[in-house]
Amino acid sequence: MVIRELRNFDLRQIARSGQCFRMTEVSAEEIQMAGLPFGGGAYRVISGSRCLTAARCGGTVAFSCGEEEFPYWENYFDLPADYGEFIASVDEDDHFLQKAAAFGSGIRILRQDPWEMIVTFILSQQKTVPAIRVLVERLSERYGSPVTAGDFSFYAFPTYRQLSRATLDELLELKLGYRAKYVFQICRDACSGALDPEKLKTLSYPEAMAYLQRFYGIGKKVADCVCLFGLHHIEAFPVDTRIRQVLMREYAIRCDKAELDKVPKSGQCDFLAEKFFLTKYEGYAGVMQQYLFYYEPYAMSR
DNA sequence: TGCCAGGCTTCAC
DNA sequence: GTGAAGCATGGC
Repeated sequence: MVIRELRNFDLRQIARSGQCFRMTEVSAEEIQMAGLPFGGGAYRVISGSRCLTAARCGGTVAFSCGEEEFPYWENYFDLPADYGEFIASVDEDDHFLQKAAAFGSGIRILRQDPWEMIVTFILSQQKTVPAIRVLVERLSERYGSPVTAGDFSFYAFPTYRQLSRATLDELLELKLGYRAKYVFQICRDACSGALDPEKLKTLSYPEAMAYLQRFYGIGKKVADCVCLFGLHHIEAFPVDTRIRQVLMREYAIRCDKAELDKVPKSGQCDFLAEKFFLTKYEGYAGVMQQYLFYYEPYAMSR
């Protein structure tokens, strides 16, 4: 077990932030079985063929791995980065973002596997977060390798070679819907080498965006999510339906109306994102995007 | 029953 | 190049 004192690190917030779909809360029994302190709840994360249980207890977080494996998870959770600095940089006049950043102050931008992010965010189209979890688990159980870690067994997310064994009919049977043909094709592209996740890792953000959008089923939003959550290009600012609602409700009114009216309707969201986030938080707008995404449902329920 | 969800492709204009 | 239609499925 590894114990670290950590600020701006909240497992519950990370699990619910919509960037990872294989992070689940574990019971008090399981926490005890893992030998972790029982304080503020614990979560299990599956990343590739690895699995970790982490629990907060006061100001510290206990990780179920040994010191030799900890560097992997330290990188996964982006622990060396100071998210307090990101939060401190929020425009003091932007009250909505101030509240959002305070509300999600324990969120981290995870460093996840690019291939897993490509497939996961192709699946995410027109789906709720719980529905995405179901599809990711289905693909893993059907095509991924079984792994046993102590008392816990799970299936790793399938590699592109494993997933390429799926026929289009099988993917349809797993209820991927119209996304089935996208997943089917992306597996062929990965096997042929047309899509090379290793090459993708070497590209800059603009290069990665252009590269990803060449593939069937990947548009701007999915490409941005892959960049943000799979390549750690934290300058990426994915605009989905939720972010669109926030921008149009909270930020359009801060614009000079004549200025906004000059922009075609279809481009107004991008205009607002550019004006209030990409320019202001150049190089790390994606962190702010996560605060907005996480806070929005709570803001609306109040 | 109808609407909506971490959208994308296709097609008409 | 722009905008609308069509696409699968599940939850509310």
